[in-house]
Amino acid sequence: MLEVSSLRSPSKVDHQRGFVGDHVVFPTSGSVCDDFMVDDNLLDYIDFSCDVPFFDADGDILPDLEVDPTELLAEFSSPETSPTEADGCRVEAKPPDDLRQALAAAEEEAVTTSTTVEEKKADEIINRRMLLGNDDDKLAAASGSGVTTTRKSVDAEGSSAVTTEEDSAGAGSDTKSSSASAGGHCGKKKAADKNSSNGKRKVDWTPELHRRFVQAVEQLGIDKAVPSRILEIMGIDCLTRHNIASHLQKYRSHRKHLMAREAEAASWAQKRHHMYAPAPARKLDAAAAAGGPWVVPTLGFPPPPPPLCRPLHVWGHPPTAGVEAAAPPPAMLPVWARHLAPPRPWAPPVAYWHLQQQQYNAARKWGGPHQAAAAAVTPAMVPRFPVPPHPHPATMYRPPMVVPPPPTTTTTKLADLQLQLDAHPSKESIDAAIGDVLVKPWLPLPLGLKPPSMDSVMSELHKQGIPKVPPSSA
DNA sequence: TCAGGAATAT
DNA sequence: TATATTCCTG
Repeated sequence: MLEVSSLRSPSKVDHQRGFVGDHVVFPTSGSVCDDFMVDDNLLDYIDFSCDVPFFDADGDILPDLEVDPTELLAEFSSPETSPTEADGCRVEAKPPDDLRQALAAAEEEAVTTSTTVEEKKADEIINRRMLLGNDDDKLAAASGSGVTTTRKSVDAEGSSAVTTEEDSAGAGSDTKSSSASAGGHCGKKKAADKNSSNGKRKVDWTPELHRRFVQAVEQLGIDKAVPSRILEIMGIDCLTRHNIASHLQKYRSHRKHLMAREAEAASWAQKRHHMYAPAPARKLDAAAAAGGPWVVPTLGFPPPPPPLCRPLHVWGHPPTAGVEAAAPPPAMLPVWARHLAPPRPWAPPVAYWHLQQQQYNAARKWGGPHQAAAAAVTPAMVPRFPVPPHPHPATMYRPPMVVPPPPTTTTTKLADLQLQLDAHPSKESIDAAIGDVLVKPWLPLPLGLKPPSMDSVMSELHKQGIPKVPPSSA
C-alpha cells in the first residue's frame, strides 16, 4: 500500500491505524482519533485484547520511499530553487516530471507487490478494528457495507499485510535476536510469531498507559510490584511482561534518582543550619519553634531560605483521574524548618532551582495521574528568590545596631522592652558578638570606624533598657 | 523452566 | 532518552 503522505508526517490516518512511524500508539483522550471518540476515556473503549495484531507500517510503505523526499528533490532543484520548493512537502504541489515518473513507478511497484483495492480496504478495516475492538457491530458501523466479505477474504486468504508483516518483522528484527525467537525452538518461535505484531512493536508509553501502570504499581506496592502482577492488573493484553519489566526498571530508576536528590537536599539543608546558625541562635530557634518570636541572627549569614517546593508527586499516585483533576495543586511546603525562614528573600542555591526544574520536567512525564497537578507547577510558578544586593564585605559581619522607635507611653514602652527582651539574643550571643568584633581583628570594618569597646556596647544596650546580664553560672 | 532484575543494545 | 533485548540468578 502506498502512503506517501503519512510517511513523513504522522497523520490522522496513522493514528487511526494505531501507529505513528515505528511506534504503536495507544490512543488516548488527547489523540486525534476524533472520529472514534466516544467518551473522554477512549482507552477504556478500546479493546486492547485485539486478536487482530498491530500491523507493521513498513509493509505498507515501500522501502524505496523511505528515502527522504528532499533527497529526491535535491537532484531537481536548481540553485535558484527556494528551500520551500526543495521541501518534500512540496511534492504534491509541483513535482518535477522526472520525480513524478519516479513516484509513479514506485507506486506501480507498490501496487504489484502488496495490494489491491480490496486489500487496501481490508487494511483500513482491520486497522479501524484495532481501535474499535472486535465487536462486529462496531466494525460494520465503522467500515460500512462489504466489510464482512472483505475481512473474510482477508482472513481466508491470509492477509498479505499480516503475513508479510510478520515475516518482515521477524526477519528484520531478529538479526541479533535472542534464542527465544532465533534459537530454533519451534514453540517459542511460534509464540514469538503470535506476538510479533505487538511484541516487536515499540510500545509508546502514553500518559494514559503510564497512568494505568502507576496505578497498578501503587495497588501492589512498590516493593511487591513485579511485571507479571502489574500486567495482570493493567489488563492490557497487547503489552508483554517484558514491556512492563522494562518500564518498571525505568520507573524504579527515576524514583531512586529523585529520592536520592531529595535526601541530598535535606541533608544539605541540615548541614547549612548547623554550619551557619550559632549555638545561641539555635537555642533561640528552639524557643521560636516553641512559639516565641524568631530572632534575627546577629552574626553570620542568615540561613538561606527554604525553597518552596510542592511535594514531590512525581511518584505519587492519586486514585483516579477524576479526583486528580478536581484536586487542587498541593500546597507549597518549605524544604527547611519554618522557624529558619530568613527575614528577607534570599537567593537559593542553584542546585535547588535545577532540582525544581527537574521535578517539574519529571512530573510532566512521570507524573502519571498527577500530571494535571504537575502541569499547574509551571516554571513561572516556581518561586524565584530575588538575589539581595550583595553586602559590602566591610559590613558583612557587623552586628546591626538596634534602634527602637521612641516609646510613647509607659505601657507601650514596657511592651517594647519585653519584646526586645524576648527577641534579643542571649548573653552568650551578645558576648559572641562582642568577642567577634574585639577578638577577631581580621574581620574587616568600614574605613574610619573603630571597633566598639565593651563599655560602649554595654552602655548602648543599657540605653535600650536591656539590663546587665549577671555572669553566667556555667 | 520461568520470572525478576540489572546490564546492555538499539 | 526511551524502549527492547540479553544475560544472570534464584
